Amino acid sequence: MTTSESVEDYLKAIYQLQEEQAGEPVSTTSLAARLGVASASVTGMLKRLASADPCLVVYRPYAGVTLSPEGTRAALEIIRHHRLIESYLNQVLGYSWDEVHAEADRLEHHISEAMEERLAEALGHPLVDPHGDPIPDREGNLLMPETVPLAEWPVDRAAIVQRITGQEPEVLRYLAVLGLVPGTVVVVRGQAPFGGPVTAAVEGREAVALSRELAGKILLVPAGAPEREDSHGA
Amino acid sequence: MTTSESVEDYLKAIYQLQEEQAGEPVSTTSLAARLGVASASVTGMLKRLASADPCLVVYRPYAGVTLSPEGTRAALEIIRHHRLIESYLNQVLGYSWDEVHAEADRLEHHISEAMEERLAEALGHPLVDPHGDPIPDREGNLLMPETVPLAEWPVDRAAIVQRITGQEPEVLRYLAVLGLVPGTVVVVRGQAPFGGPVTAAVEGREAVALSRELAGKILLVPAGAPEREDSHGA
DNA sequence: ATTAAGACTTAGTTTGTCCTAATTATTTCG
DNA sequence: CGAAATAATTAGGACAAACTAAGTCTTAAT
Repeated sequence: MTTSESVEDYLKAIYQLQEEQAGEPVSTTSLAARLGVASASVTGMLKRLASADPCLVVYRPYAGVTLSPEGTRAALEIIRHHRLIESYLNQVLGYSWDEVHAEADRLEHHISEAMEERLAEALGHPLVDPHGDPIPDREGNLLMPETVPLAEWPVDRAAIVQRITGQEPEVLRYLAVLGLVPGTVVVVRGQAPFGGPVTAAVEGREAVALSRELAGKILLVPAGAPEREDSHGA
Repeated sequence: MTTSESVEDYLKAIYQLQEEQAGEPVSTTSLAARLGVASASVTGMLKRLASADPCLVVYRPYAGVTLSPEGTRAALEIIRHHRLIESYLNQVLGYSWDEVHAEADRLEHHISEAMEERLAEALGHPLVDPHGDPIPDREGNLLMPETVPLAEWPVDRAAIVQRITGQEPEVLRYLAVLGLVPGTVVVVRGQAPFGGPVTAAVEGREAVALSRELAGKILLVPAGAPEREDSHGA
């Protein structure tokens, strides 16, 4: 199996969907949607991945797909590349945090192990990227703190933004304007009923109202937990 | 025409062969050799490039190929990427000058215009890369000083190494050991007859003997010409 | 228990890039 | 000049990765 760019994209997507679904097998359709590809193409690729040597996925027709240990290793390698590149672009080359994803998505497939190592070194072996996503180490271990979405955080208890899920630049730019970036202290003021907006106050600012959907993408840890510092501006 | 990675490689190779041959049309065979591909594949690709819209090359069967203005523009764009990446890896990420080529060869196809600009900025818009190769600006202009190969330089007249052609890491490592890197002052001591070795002295070192072939890859300008400084070590 | 809707797969094509083998064009030299 | 050597092209195919269209499986509602 030539572990091509396409193969790497599939493995990464399967890993991430599996993660979002607590380890459940990933459906053909959700993979197709994630990759922007017809589902027939996904079926074809899954068959190839499953019959590769070494086998990269466990694929049961009509029942979804999961990564094999080999596939997981390969996926984490790509994710490490991606997140190191994001961190480097943000911290050294002055990209804002909404710009890094697209560039990293292309470069992740093309850097050598030597470059991976130099980037990690230049950054002091960071544990998270600019969005708070954990960066696997070379063995594939990653630190995944217990987090709670802002949408479900108890009222009036201080929290620190740990991580933002999703990479849409517009959303990220808006959150940066509000100061809702990893490391910030926030307090939830209240949740309107029937799926209404959540009100939250960022340290030293007016409270703002967030849609439930957006509030679900902001993952929090209790204030007092390990601090983080990053640059998310332009 | 989807200007794919492959197409970019062809255009770059045509540009470089044309340059080495003083603008002569490039033969199918030399292209095939340069790209490590069968000549039948080259013929096929040239036909595609010639009938693309806009046309990228001027191709006359059995008579070779040259770049169209559009093709030249595209080739210089890739070469700019390549040389900026090489410079950045060498000067910022601590690569030695023999390591940069392979990495740049992959990355050149995948960086955005935004990244190109940030690299150029971080480096202070350099005019040459670690091998002394000129870096085109965004409009495709490049500064190409008049150079003479060390093999043909007059005896006992001081010169400055301007540029090293060829990217074989072993050769580059050897030249770095000798101190034969861009910016160094050298004096040619003598040329043995019948294509024998050339003897040259690097400032403050013992004279060394170089094969004609190697001495042909070291391009010189008269001492007193514009200085250059770079880091070529590990 | 049946059936319609939706999810999934199969089959057949397309595009891009490469290959080998066979053929044709050009050049060189006895 | 014509034959041998060299260079280039055509022909025919392979493979990866995508697509569309058509058919099959699953599920869940009646």
